[in-house]
Amino acid sequence: MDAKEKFAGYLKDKDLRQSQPRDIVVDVFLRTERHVTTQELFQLVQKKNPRIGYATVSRTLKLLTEAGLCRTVDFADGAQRFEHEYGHEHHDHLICTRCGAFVEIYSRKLEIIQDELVRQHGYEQISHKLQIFGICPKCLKKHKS
Amino acid sequence: MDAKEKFAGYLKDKDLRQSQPRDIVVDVFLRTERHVTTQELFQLVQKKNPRIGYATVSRTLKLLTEAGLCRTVDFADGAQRFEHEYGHEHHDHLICTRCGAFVEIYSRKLEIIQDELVRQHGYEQISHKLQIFGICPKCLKKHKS
DNA sequence: ACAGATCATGATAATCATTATCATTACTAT
DNA sequence: ATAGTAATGATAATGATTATCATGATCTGT
Ligand SMILES: [Mn+2]
Ligand SMILES: [Mn+2]
Ligand SMILES: [Zn+2]
Ligand SMILES: [Zn+2]
Repeated sequence: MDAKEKFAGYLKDKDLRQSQPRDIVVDVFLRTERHVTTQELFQLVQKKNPRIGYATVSRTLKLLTEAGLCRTVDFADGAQRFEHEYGHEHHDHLICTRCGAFVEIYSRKLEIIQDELVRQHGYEQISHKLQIFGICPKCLKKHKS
Repeated sequence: MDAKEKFAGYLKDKDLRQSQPRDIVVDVFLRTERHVTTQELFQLVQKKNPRIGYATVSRTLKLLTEAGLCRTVDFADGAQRFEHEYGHEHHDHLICTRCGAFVEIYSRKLEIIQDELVRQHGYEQISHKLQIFGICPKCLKKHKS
């Protein structure tokens, strides 16, 4: 099942309608691999169809998140960002505080330790977000010269 | 060196002045162990001295952060929160998405793995934030009944 | 002690992201 | 077709954060 089918299934499940504006927003979102803000996605959508409003983009991003196609990430730059979730391995982010460059990181060990911590406290895990902030190699070079 | 001395040292170092409003904000912040928003701290400060404005609270929180007395945490509830940093062991948070209850978590192993990941990518680490979201034991009970 | 110079303050406004409202339009089912 | 319901997009409301600026406080060098 591809991402679009999954979204269609979600809409049907919730008795929501599949509409042209929604299709376009979903399409544009799935076509970019960037970690977009609502504002950024809105601008991309506008290129396809300038009639589509900001509210629809925002609402559709919420639907995408609920449908499990999308998750929010926080780069500490003031706005929520959205990235693909479905069909992508879980990962976290290592972000340069100077230029914003980031890399996606993953460690199986790290995930296991987290699960243990959650269990120890009697919680039931839903999700987690790890952001590591630092200076990227490029910015380190610049600074040293 | 206690927290207030450290802050005084920071002010001196940056050629900033020690003022009565700043002292009060710092004092109130240090006296609460809660993870406060600017708004919440402002309300606490108002009880001590209603003349102090929101802007001063906000600015002082920024200074406290730069001075290493305070760090921001994100509980995904729309506002920045501030907690003590100086004299406190580093920790992350496990947050209940239903009632907001949270516990502070720490794992030496987890920290080491993070350090490794950062090094592997040639970054220089500044800080990190891990938020785990889940359902707390209390909310789990309620839901099952 | 005095006179700039500089900094801090607090009221207010500006900015920005997110969310709510609501009249209009589009779709669905009978 | 018709009535009922959902979706849309323009706009406004909300809330957090940041910027502005006139005023007051503090410092520095004389
Ligand atoms: Mn990513
Ligand atoms: Mn804490
Ligand atoms: Zn960088
Ligand atoms: Zn709970």
